[in-house]
Amino acid sequence: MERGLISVDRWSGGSQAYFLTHLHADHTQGLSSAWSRGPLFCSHLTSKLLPFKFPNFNLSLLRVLEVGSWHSLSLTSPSSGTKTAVQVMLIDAHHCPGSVMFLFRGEFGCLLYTGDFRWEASIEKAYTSKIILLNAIKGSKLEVLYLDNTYCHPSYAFPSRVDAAKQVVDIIISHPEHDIIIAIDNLGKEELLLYISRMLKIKIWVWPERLQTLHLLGYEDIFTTKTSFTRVRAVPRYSFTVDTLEGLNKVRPTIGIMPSGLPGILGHFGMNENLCTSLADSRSNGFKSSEIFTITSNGQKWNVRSVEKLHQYIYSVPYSDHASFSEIQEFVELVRPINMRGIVSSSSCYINPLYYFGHFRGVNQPSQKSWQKHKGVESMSAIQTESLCQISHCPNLARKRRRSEKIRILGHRFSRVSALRRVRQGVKIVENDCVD
DNA sequence: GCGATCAGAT
DNA sequence: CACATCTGATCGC
Repeated sequence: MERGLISVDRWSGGSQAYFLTHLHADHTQGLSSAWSRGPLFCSHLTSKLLPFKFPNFNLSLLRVLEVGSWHSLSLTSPSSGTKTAVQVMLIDAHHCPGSVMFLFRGEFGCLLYTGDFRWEASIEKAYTSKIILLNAIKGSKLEVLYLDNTYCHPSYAFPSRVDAAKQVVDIIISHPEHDIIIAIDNLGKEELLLYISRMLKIKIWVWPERLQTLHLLGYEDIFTTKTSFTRVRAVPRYSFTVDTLEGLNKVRPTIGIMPSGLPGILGHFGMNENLCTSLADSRSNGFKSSEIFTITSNGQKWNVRSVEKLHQYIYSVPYSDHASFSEIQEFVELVRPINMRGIVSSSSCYINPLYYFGHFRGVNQPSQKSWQKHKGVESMSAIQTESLCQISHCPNLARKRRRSEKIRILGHRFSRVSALRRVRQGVKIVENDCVD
């Protein structure tokens, strides 16, 4: 294959310029403190956070670009050896601090790589991004949209982050004598914690490394590492389990809150399936186990998730840093790409955004999708799978637990679970076909 | 021995 | 399991 010109969230080499959308671990696989393959372009905030994640990173390779204006790069065409100009614009992705989309212009045409993003069009700062993006692509066709298809299915409907944050505060208020733990990652959900702090006028405990990140982000006086200062603690998601909550409740009454766009699925947190089912009808503290309510968004009505009580001590709140299905739809309709590709897949399952949004494309295409026109009779599958295993057509209903069985093929260890591993795809853009 | 990568768990 | 991250095992130099 021809050597690439630029790579986005891909670190395997072979390009002249490398672009990082944000600092979550699934976008930095292959990036390390010893990075030396070429210049790394990112937002200002990402450049501030990056040395904390990668100590001793060679800062002379960092190229900080501001959001909302075109930047020109002069690269060398891999095939002809002549200079070729590439322009890039960063658009705020509203996913986590520093996260951006990259809009490219060059001989290959106009390409947009969203990275992970949220698109709450009603929020003012998202509206600003919308205007910037519209002006940037005005008059030119968007050849390819590389899209965050994490929640690219109509069953993924959830409210704005502000509304979800209110739900979190309601839960905390209704448990005045409880300690509260909230599951978070190394980056992201800061605005949720800030909202809780403001509304309840309390500090939030975080672990020491997380406090350093928060200080880098400019949050002052809101977070603490002293447990005696507050009853609300944000803890790493990997430490948030049923066992943890049950252990904490032997010492003090404690509830856990999991902010996530994913519905509370059986088996999460090592939960017993029967226990969860038996709780499906239970109610306490005024919260139904799974409330659904309707909102209007993008000219359509959507039944969005609300708080779910997953366990005696665990609530799930639909606070998501990824776009919901209706937001993805609104985004695709806005930019009207000629072609598009999801950036998230597992090795055996990929939700093709063309299935749902093909009709929004900017030029006439052979009819591939069927969702809008003839629902239920599809000429194309929304989810492409390998023959390895069966998966339900609706991912939200695909709740059958797959066995983690290991079989041997030609002497190699092989695991079905690993075959289902989710992978985040970066992209390498080459001169001719724009797709690696 | 060390970093990179993989598999599994959280 | 389509959120992201950690840990331990294994690989490759």
